[in-house]
Amino acid sequence: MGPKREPLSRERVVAAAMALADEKGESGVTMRAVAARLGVEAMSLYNHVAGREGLLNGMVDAVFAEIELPAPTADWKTAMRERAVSSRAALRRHPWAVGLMDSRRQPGPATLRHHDAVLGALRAGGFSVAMAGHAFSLIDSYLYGFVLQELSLPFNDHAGLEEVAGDILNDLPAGAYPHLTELATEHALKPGYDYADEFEFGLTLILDALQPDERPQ
Amino acid sequence: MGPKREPLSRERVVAAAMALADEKGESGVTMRAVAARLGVEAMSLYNHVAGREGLLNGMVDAVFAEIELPAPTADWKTAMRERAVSSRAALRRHPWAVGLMDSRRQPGPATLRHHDAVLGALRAGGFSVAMAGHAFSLIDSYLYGFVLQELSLPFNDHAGLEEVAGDILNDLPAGAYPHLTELATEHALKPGYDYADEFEFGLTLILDALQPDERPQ
DNA sequence: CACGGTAGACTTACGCTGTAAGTCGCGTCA
DNA sequence: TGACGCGACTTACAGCGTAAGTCTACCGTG
Repeated sequence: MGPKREPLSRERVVAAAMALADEKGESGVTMRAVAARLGVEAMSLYNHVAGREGLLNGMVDAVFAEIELPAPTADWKTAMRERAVSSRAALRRHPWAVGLMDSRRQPGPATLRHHDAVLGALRAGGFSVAMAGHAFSLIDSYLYGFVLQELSLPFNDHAGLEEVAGDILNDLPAGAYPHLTELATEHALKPGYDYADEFEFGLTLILDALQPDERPQ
Repeated sequence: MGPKREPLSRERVVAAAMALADEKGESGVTMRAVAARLGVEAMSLYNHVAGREGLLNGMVDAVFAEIELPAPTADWKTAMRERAVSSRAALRRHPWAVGLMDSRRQPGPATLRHHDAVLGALRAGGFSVAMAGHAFSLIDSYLYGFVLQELSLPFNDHAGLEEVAGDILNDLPAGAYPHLTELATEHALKPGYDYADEFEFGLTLILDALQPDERPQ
């Protein structure tokens, strides 16, 4: 009788959940809310994803799919830099993804493809298997940690930093925490400062300190 | 008439919430559950903490209080290493704390003391204000990122790694993801491997690459 | 073409959650 | 002694994830 509804699918469900998460954060991804966005009831989603957890699995894999794959070039340093920059951008687009990325017991195809390409770029650059593992872990730790901090800071830009830092500094016992005060007033609250710029400093330091093994295995 | 109950206090509430979080994870910290552990009803907690969010504030500050403060010695490298090791231990004791540490709009006294001491140790080691800021951000990014990965991996020890990796590898299309397979079979699944050991590699690399400014300001 | 069986899409209903709003009882001061 | 005020506590509610139950639409068979 009524017009036939566009049927649900895993892709449609995951896409709606991601859009919702981008707008309202991970906690905004309720089965009801996702369903409402698709014009169905909550329980219909369970036919396409394995509960909330399965939905998160799909969302994580979709984030990995957004990260540019490094080519297996000899210039591993550039490949790693670009991969890190692309990952940071994806994680900033989808703040809810940090912390979910490594927790999947059943990684999706995009996740596996991503990890394989990163390792391939390091191997092509002359890293041994073991050293490629070290480098992958180190770079990802820095990447995830930086984005985690960047996203969880209670401000987004210089103006927000000024406001929050000002509030905190005002409430401080005078003279307590001298180094913190020094950093704030003489550095972080100066006009040109942007916390986001710290990313390049650390990434460059790490990439310059990393080296392929002298005798690749 | 009845025996007088030990009155609640912010400290007792926060301690109970931390114990609960350690046992059942952050999501186990429900107002009801915390209250039940203290023998009261949920709403009583609201007299001592500003809702669930205020409770989390107190829990985060308590975690900072558990981290050993670096002494303002000239040996900044040792101080930073020990601070990182102590922080990692605290974050592993309280897995729920990662991701909450930098998000507090109103940092508690232990948090402020901690940050001030870290900056103080770097300044005493010859770092300029700006370089101390860079170093703090870099080390903490690595620290938080490593612990985040370490904790979110879906296994805890070598046996668990073998099981999960085995399951994943079995489900893989043969020949797809060659570098991932290589890393697993030739490195990570070998007897002596433990992901936790990667921490030292990255920390040492970072600390060796960091240097005080040549002309401290 | 008719029809019975069944897989899969969908909804209802339940035991949870965080907390706003309301109630109680004790300590204090006239 | 009495009653007032305020902090400690509970009740009640809207909204959560999902187990269990319902219903629809299709397909193979005669």
